[in-house]
Amino acid sequence: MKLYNTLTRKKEEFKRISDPVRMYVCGVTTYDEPHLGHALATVIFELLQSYLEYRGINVRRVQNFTDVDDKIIDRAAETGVGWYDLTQEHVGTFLEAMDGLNVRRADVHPRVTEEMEPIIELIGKLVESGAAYEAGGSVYYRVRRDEDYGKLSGRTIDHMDELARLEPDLLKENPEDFALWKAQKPGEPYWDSPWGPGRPGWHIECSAMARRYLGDQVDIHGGGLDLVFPHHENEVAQSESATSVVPFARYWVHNGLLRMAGDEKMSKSLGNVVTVRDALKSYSADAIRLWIFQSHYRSPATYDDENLAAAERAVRRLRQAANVTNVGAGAGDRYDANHVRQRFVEAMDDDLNTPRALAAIFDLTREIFTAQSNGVDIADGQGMLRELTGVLGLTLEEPQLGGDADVAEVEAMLAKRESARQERDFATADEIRDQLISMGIEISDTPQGTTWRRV
RNA sequence: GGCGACGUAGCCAAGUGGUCUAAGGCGGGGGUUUGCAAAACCUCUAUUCGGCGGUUCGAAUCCGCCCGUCGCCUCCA
Repeated sequence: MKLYNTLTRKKEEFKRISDPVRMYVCGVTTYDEPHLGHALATVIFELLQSYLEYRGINVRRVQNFTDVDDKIIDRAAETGVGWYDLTQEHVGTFLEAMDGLNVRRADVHPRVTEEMEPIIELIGKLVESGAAYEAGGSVYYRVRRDEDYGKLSGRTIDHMDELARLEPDLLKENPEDFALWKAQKPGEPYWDSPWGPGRPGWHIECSAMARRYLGDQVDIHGGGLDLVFPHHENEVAQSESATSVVPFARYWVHNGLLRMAGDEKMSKSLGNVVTVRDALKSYSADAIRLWIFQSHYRSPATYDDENLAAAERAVRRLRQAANVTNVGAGAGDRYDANHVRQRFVEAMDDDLNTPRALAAIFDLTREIFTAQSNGVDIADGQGMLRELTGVLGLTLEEPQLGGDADVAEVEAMLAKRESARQERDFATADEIRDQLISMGIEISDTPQGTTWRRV
């Protein structure tokens, strides 16, 4: 398959360098609930894993939690909650949200606070080799010593200086140097290190965790487009300096960012977020995933209730096709769905072109219904639909939300309605149907009898 | 200011030199089916791809300029 590589700025044929393929995905900073932007990123890399596996390639996926950092400390101070409690709470809200979206867990979800040894060891290596230096109990990375610094993001150091937007820090040799280790400030959490008490800088954690769980080189490194600079650029610098293995990541894959109406990026700092938890109150996991997959992962997506609602309606159609009774079962004619798999694979092989893959799936559903109306056996079509939507992580289960009428009651009402219909008392029949609708039950009369479902 | 992305039907969104008088979804119109619905099926819904030039036998697709929107430039998925 082909994957767009941020490092080379082009689509490249994906060739694994290891088995299983080693994938590292930048996770969240756990100071607040996850929002749909986090969901987008996580779902995309889960999809990449699932699709590679579908193609017979094993994948080991690691996604971290940044559970100690400035924002966590600040938020804890504001709210009076202990920083560690805050952080663990939001590890929990993240995992819950992802469960709600039917995202499979990564193979490893390391947390910075539990990775101090490998982090300190890696910083030590960098200090030893002269790539980094200690100053005032902190450790900084010597950016200027790196001749290829900027290769991922396409930035130059001189330009960074020009802007002088970098925090003046008297301890740094150069303003563009970044912290690997931050000396403890009063009241802040700290760990002991050869340079004194402190905590890791933001970027080093990922280098250390990727190295510990995946080795000195990874096949795929993923994250949001907003992480390219400085986070990933700095990871490249650190990891490659420390291990001399180049490139640190063979394929850099970045997802586009989610925006809000008004076209601004959804972000915690702008306060314009929709949490996953809130979204799941209104929309099914299948609908949210479908909405994500209806645009390409590298394009910016815009949050809009109308689009989510449209996705919810679209997903109902898929569910209907997957779950409809196969009236033509055992008929002489069988619908052959194999051509659809080919279209699906071609689309997905092209840098995970989910919109095109979905086009194939929606064509499949229409063909299933058409075959159904012609009395053709649709078992293979339904199997194919399950197979392909399964790769996309869609369950196609009828939602049990809305209407909590119990089954016996519904069945009793339907029986009453049926006898009214037999007597051609349509007024009564329609009245019962209206009642059911108001209870959140949708019914349909078919030649095989009346069926119902919750909506 | 630097780097980058984007602008396709009412909305969302693929397509990046001929097969495009442009996929798919949502919405809408008409028809079939139904006691009526719902669901489903059939059918119609962009001669046109932000604007203007250019290259080419041929451009939504390449080049130039312009207009508009967004992202990153040490908080960020």
